[in-house]
Parts: sequence; structure tokens; C-alpha cells
Amino acid sequence: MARSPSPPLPTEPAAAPARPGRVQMVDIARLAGVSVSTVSRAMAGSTLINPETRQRITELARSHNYSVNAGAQNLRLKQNRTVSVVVPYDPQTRQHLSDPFFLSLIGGIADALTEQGHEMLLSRVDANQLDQAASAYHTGRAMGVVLIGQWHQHDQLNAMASQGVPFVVWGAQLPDQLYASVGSDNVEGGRLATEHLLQQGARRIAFLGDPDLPEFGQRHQGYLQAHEAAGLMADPSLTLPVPMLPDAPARAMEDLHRHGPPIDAMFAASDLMAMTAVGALRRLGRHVPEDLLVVSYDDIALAAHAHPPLTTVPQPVEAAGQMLVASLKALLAGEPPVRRTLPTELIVRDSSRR
Amino acid sequence: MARSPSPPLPTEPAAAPARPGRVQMVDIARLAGVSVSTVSRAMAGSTLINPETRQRITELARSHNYSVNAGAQNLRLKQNRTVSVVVPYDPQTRQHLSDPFFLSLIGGIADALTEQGHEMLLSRVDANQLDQAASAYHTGRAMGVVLIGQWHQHDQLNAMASQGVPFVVWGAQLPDQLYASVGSDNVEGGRLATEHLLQQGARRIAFLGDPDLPEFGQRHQGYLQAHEAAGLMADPSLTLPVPMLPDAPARAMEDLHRHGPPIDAMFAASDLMAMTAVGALRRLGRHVPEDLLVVSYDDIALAAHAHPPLTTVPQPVEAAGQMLVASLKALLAGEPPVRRTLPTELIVRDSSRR
DNA sequence: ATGAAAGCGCTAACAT
DNA sequence: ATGTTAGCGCTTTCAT
Repeated sequence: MARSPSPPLPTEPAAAPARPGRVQMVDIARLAGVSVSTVSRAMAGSTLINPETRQRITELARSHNYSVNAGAQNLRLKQNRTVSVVVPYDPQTRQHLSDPFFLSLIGGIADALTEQGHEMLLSRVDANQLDQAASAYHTGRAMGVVLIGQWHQHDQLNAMASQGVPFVVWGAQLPDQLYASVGSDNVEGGRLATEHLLQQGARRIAFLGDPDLPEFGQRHQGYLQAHEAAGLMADPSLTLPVPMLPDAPARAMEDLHRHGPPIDAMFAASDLMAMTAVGALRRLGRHVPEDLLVVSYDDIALAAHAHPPLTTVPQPVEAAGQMLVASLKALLAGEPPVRRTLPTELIVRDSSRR
Repeated sequence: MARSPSPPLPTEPAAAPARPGRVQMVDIARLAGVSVSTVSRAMAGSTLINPETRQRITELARSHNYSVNAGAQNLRLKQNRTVSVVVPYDPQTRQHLSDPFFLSLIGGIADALTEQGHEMLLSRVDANQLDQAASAYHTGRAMGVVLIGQWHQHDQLNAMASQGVPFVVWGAQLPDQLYASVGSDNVEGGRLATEHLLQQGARRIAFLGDPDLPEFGQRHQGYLQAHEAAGLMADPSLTLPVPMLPDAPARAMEDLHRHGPPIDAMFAASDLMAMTAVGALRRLGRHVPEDLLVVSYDDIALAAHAHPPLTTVPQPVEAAGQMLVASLKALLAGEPPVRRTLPTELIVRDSSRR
């Protein structure tokens, strides 16, 4: 450690071979003949710095493909612009991401996040341990979490909220809910769908979907309410609680066709299930809308191009993405969690018109 | 700065009110009555530590929702398990993520990454500046990049590769390619599809898709090759270079129907385009497969349930995800970039059977 | 088995 | 307008 005088001569000669690691601020500083602080300020666009010096430094940085190390910067600044987006999976079925609706919802969130200068960390967790979604927050990797669906873990989510984890879920509005959520008005959507079918003269309407899942459950409630409002009783045996598996709707249709009571309409809790079921029905010789009417939910891109085009309750994914992100930021700004609802309507297409 | 003797008595009393920030290692150390080093070791599961001490510390951590700060840890360890997945967008159309195929490919990548203990950073970039995809790498946010599609930026990508950015692209194998890629054998796929249509007796086969995009271009080459092999000439006016917009295929069908030459089959470069086009044709009174045969590409989940079920060249997204991740890791391990091809076959369904 | 101290790459007072 | 220094939260020698 020979002590050196003030001139910026390092103990090592300038021609030291670049070390294996990547180029970093010191290297740029050395090349520019300034201190790291100057480089730091130049990279941050500080006006304190001499324009020419800044120019020289930023060009040096560009030509060396140097960018400020985000991890170190975040650590120092105690800032974080990353949002963790978590997609639960059913450990029973080991199901992979497949429903186009969820996928395009993720797209909507990605767009909203990108637009607002945030990064998106995408991960999957066991649907039975949704509280694991908080880990990205606890490790400081993310400033907050967006969770796709609450599944059966309402209580876990409430607990997470009490612990102060900033998160928003895409899903239903549940009683005693302590956390922020964004979602369709599922009861209303289910009501609209069923009401429409009843108006078209349908009387034996199957419900396709597992009512144990909060959103589907609420759509089912709407289905029941519509029956009630019309002075009718929904036949419980027409509720088909199919699991979220690719061929489950087809099998349900076959079972119904063989052993089940006759139906003249169907309300499917998702377009995906509807399309699969309609295909199965066609193979069984039952045609939509001639033999039975169909309404579904989501309005994925293909719903309008299906055969027949599907009458459905749209869930606008772009708006959903915007709302989820806005809700999360509101939470982070100290506002109390709110439950937001997307406008809910019915788009009538051929599948429900005779 | 009163100097204090060796005993672990901080200048501040132990009962200092928890500062606004989150709980961190010092806090756990204080609570456990040990040093931060001990906590660090305990959290890392070091065997050097007394089992009881470790037990006490981990429990303390859990009850306080403490997790080691990932950013600081990565900085110190110079490690990184994050992979950046980049989806290009067309700035012209400001198109958002919509094709179910891309979305499910992302799902496949997410699954592969999760399975191998990696994090996934999802972002979008302007398709004209694909080299921006490298920024997550340069800022140290990600250890490498997976790029979905090469668009028109083959040269930019080659430049990125020469600069040593570790990345793999999902896409076509191009001449003079310096970067790693994974993709379907698009020429072969296009050949298989077209050959099959010719065998079914089709003679005027439309090609739906923009051949300027590398993957579509190669499928188009396969289409031409199949014609040639059969001693036929493909009519250039049957190549319909539709942009990647939701209603473009429908408009192409209408134009073709009004002014265009008659066709007896169609090879669509994606299932999405095929489904949209088939719907449009139906409105025009042209039915599949009675009036014309259709083959497409991707085999998205709905292809089998469409009406009619689509004959298509599958692109297995789960395998693709695995391969992309494996390729990236091979690259990171110092292996040279390779171009890998997924097995390519044709699944025949009703859309191409008379 | 545990602690003290240095340093990962960076930023921001506080100098000058 | 620029440099010096301390420290963000952590891990790891090196001591003991």
C-alpha cells in the first residue's frame, strides 16, 4: 500500500487487464479520468455536471455497453419498481397455464406495467398456499404483488393483508374482505347471462363450472337469482361442477347426454369451457343454437370467431390490467384497499339466438 | 461517536422504536442476541452454527416475516437467477399481446423457469429495436434473455450476440445466424401442410400470413417447395400477406371472395388466423371442409375444438419452454450457441378431410 | 460456534 | 463542477 499523492494515479498501471467481471462505474470513471461520483451523476442526468463531461461519459458508457447496475442502485436508493404477478396453479392436476383468458389478462397487466415504467416478475404458486405469493415482497424483490384469482384461500389472503403485504387480487368481491381486488361483477354477469337465456325461452339451463371457485360461485349465484326472479327453480342436477381440465367439459357433456336430464341451454363459466363443450355436443349430434342455446364468460378474442360466435359476458383485460396496477399503486400510496368492479354487460351473438 | 467497549451494547438503548423501514438482519440479530454474521449463517443453513441457535433464529425470522433481502444478497454474492423474457410488439399497430400461441409459449417458458428455480422478468419491446432486449442483461437485472421472435431484426440480434449478450430466440433458423435459437422446422411444417392439401386434391391453395416475418416466410417456402415437388406452380396472387391484426384475415377473405381468384384450400400460418378466416368464410357462404380445405399452424388448445377441428402443425409449447431455458443455460455455461428444432409433424383433423 | 470488519456497485451528503 | 466519504443489507474471510 504505497501511498500515492493527489493526482489520480492508481497504484496499478492504467493498462491493467480488464478483470473477468463486467464493466462497471469505476471502469467508466477511469476511462473518463473522473471520479465515480461524476459518472454516477452523469448517468443520472444531473444538471450539476458539466454538459461536456456528461456527454463524454454517457458516450463512453454506451460504447462499452455500460448501464448502471440496477441491483446496487436499488439497494442504495431503497427503491423498487418491480411488481410481482403471481399465477396460482392447482397442485392436484399440475395444470399449466392454458386458459387464453388468464393469459391475456397477464398480457393486460404486462402492458399496464410497462406503460408505467414498472417491471413485471411473473411466477407461479401452489393454489393452496397463496400466501407464498408474498415472498417476492418480503425478499424485497418486488414492491407489491398482483395475484390472479383467490381460489379457496380467502383467509390466507386476509391474513396477508393484515400483515401489511401490498397486494391486489384479480377475482371476486367476498364478504369480510380485507384486501384490494379487481374483478367482474360476477353475480350480475351470471344474472345477465341467465336472464337472457330465459328470455329466449330456455327453461332447462345447465351451469358449467365449479361453483366452489369464488368467481364461478358468484356467476352461479347470478344464475340462481335469474331463475328466482323469473319465478323458476333451477334444477340442481343441471349444475355441472367440472374441474379446470382440458377435457372435463367434453366429458361432462357426454355424461349429461347419456344419463343426464335434457337441457335446452347452457351457461358456461368461461369461453374456453363453452367452446370445448360445444365441440363435444356437436359430436353428440346436438347443435348450437338450433338444439340448445349457449352463453359464456370472458369474451376471449376467439369467442367472436367461434362457430357459432359466442354470446358472452366480456371481461376487458386491458382495463383490468390498468385497474390492478392502479389499485396496487394506490395501496402503496397509503390508501385503504378497495374492491373494484369492471363494467359488466352481455354481448349477444349467434350462440344464443335461434 | 462515543467509543464503546467490547460488550455488545449499542449506543442506543435496545428498546429503540423500530424504524419505519422493514425488518432486516440486524433486527433479527438484536432480537436473538447474536451478531448479524450468525443470523446470516443461520438463514443460509450453515452447519457451522449451533443447531439450537439456528432454530431460534429461523423461528424469529419466520414470526417476523423476515426473508433475506434478495437484492443485497445478489449484490454481495454476484449471483442472479433471473431470466428476462421479452415479447416484441409492433409499434405501428400498438398491438397488444393477443395470439394464444405466444401467450401459451410464455406459459411454457414460465413453467420451465419456475421448475428450475429461476425467476422470470417479463417485458415488451419495440419490434424495431430488439436490441433493447439486452438492457435487462446490461443492468444486471437478468442473467440472460429469452426473446420471442426475431421479426425483421436478424442483424441487430447478430450484433447482440457478438457483444456477448447471452440470449436465445424463439424463431426461425436463419442463414449466418450467430445466436442461439429454438423453433419449429418451419419449412418442413409448411411443406407437410401443403403436401397434405395437394394430396387431398386441392390445387388452388391460398397462403395466409406475411412471408416477410422469418417464421412465416419459411412456412411459405415449404408451401412453394411442396408445389414444386408436385410439379405445380403456386399462383403468387394466392399469397395473402396479411398483417398481424385481429380482423385482417377476415378482410383478406372478403377481398378474395369479391375480387380474387377462386381457391379450394388454404394454408394459414397460425391457428388464430385460420379460425378467424374460417368464420369469415362461413359468413360468405363458403364452408370448411366442404367448399375448401384448411390447414394451419401452432395447434393451440382450441384448434381441436374449433369447428371444424383444425388440421395443424403443432408447436409444443412445454417442450419449447424447456428447450429455450436449457439453451440459455448452455450458453451461460460457455457452450457455443446452437439452433435447435422441435419435432415437426402434421395433425390431421376435419378441416382438411372431405 | 460466534463476532468484527471489509466490501459487493452504487448514490448523496458534505466537502471544496 | 467535481472529489471524498459513508453506507444501502448482506456474506465471508479472518480472528477468537
